[in-house]
Amino acid sequence: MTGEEDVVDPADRNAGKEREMVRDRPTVRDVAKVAGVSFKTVSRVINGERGVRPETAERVMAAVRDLGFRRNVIAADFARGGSRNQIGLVIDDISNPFWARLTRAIEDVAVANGRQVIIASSDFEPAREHRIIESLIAQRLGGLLIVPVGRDHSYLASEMELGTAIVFIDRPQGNLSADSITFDDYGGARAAVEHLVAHGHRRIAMLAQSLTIYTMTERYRGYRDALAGADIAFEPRLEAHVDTAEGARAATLELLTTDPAPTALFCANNRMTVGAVSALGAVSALGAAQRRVALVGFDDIELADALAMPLTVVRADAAELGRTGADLLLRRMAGWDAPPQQTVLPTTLVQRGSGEISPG
Amino acid sequence: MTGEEDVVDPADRNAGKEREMVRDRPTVRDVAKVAGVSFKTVSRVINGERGVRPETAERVMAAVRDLGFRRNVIAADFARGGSRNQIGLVIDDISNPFWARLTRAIEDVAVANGRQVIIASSDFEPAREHRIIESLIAQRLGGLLIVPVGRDHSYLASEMELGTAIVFIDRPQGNLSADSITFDDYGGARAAVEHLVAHGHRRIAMLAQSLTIYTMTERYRGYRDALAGADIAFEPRLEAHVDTAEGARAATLELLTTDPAPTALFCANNRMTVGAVSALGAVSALGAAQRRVALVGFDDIELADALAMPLTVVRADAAELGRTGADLLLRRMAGWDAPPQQTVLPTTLVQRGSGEISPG
DNA sequence: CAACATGATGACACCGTTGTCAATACGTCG
DNA sequence: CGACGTATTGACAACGGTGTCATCATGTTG
Repeated sequence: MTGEEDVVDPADRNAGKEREMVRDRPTVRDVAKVAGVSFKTVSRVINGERGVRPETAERVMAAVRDLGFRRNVIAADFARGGSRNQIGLVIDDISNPFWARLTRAIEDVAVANGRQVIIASSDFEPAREHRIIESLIAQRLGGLLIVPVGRDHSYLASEMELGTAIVFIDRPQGNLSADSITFDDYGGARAAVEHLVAHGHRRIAMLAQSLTIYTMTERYRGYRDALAGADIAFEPRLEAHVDTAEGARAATLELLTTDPAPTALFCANNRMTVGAVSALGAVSALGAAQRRVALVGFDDIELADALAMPLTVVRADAAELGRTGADLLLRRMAGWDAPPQQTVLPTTLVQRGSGEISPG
Repeated sequence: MTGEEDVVDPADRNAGKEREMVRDRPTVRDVAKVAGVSFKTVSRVINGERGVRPETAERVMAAVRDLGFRRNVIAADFARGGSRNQIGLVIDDISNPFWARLTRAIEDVAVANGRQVIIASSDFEPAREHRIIESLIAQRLGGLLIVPVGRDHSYLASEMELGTAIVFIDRPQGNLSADSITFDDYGGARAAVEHLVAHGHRRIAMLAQSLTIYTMTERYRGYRDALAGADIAFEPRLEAHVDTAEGARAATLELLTTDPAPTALFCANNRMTVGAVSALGAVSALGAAQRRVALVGFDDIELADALAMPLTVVRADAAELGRTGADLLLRRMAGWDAPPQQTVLPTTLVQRGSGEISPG
């Protein structure tokens, strides 16, 4: 009995037990029978279509209540050829507060219009993004909001022709004619670094994620141009590229050991800022000397004003981006067919102290 | 021509243009025709079912590629009686970092199992929660993870009997036999307040959201019992209930004016903590006297160690809650039918400084 | 070699709505 | 009073897959 009498993959063994979808819910036909009308009339009532006598509608409603009927949305969407009421949202990572705020703003707009939001995190991986988008498209949903990672979205062209509304947010699409809404990344970054220059800094380090990401290249351009505009020679050693806040923390500690050390730091997004702030806090715990590194971050963060060193940032309003994007998407879904638009939202420099520290 | 020749609601005017779902996508039948097989065989191939000769499968795959066929998930879900691959998540507010982290953990588990996540924020409103859940149920999706707000979920009983898996997380359901996973809110809160007591505090204020929320009543119980255990008379004036971080900020400033002022503050969740920290920061900017209010918060927050006063917190691991909940839900969806379980996850006191300040 | 298990494929019903069009009843108008 | 628009209702065909069962070819076994 210890032989291999029944060699099955444990997953398969479970497969048979897979909870199957039960079918005994009341349908429009059941309701119709109780109400003494045709099922089409029931369909009219539950969809609020006009052309049903009030007393008939009342009878139907009563039957709906009695039976506990719930409209089968999947069947309805199927009959209509797609889901009007779901919009897909592809972002880098929902646990990043910036995207969380954006998501909430989008959800608010969606809910106000009777829609639901399906979210998916791409984790900066073009392959994963592609998989996610394919999967969302297969859902035949009404619209898609995408924070793109990949460089080629031409595979979406046919889908858009078939009527799927797609709006790219925060970063522009690649190889595709579509709407996009972005921030003035270049301008914001340049203003941030020029602000540091204006306070006398000439050794300004930059912390960024990989330059394969559009926003990063733009902010990097802003950084380089601000330096060049002040006749400051660019120093590769003052530039670090990491993926996570934890990485940024380590990179900051590393940067501070270069000789001569940078007197200021520009962080290209909120992950970089969190890592840098955390590192500077640790340093200041050791000796107060290096605490006086000036810091400007891109993206605002919560409690920026309660930090040991209140944080100066370039604020990019995630909620506004979300609202604007969702509004545009809904307008497209409603059939608006003007040529694709490229909208650029402004950023604001918020001075709180960390960016106004002088060198030395 | 200025007459009212055409009085229509602008919304209606647009309605006619509503982008209709286009139907000219290739279907299994189109693929079948090209590949010279029956549409059922195509269905077999795209679902990876066994029992198709490799060369036949190859012909089908080629046709799929040529035509750009994409499986219509809505039709498939419909035929099967429901969606296996979407799970619904109902939380208070996705923009709260705690829920954002939870969501990410859930998404990771979902994606690893080929599922998508639909999120919806209840905003602490039972009515909105009910609407959202009804709407998710209508989608006939495979499972539901709910952070409940309402006190009565008996309306879900019939749904669960029909096979929808439901797991309640962070807070228990009301009037319904179902799985729940919560934190040890009482124990965590009690430990936090006892920690303050141990450092000599006797005037300990509490900042919480409305006690209609389960976690708040539990943490409040912990607070009261910790006080009682130390023979400290409860003072209603040291208790404040607000909804938002902004409200918590104002309430903290208010609390500090009571005479005698509290020497310590327990914040019942991350929103309260953010508000309090922000307020204490402002106070310390004025005069350093009141800065020495001890503070322990429930829930960890980002950069807690980089604050002007590094924050002591009761950590409740949102990611663990999410993973545990999603795992359980998937097991239920797979047909596991053990009796409902009430799981309680532990919390940890993380000492960083703000909770170890002595009074006076 | 007959009987039979197995593998590959096809025919066809079915899921629960929506959309289209026909049928019927009713009121109005010439 | 008959023709005709209008309001109400019903009959029925989609929609694009999945599931069930039948069919046929191909070994396989005693």
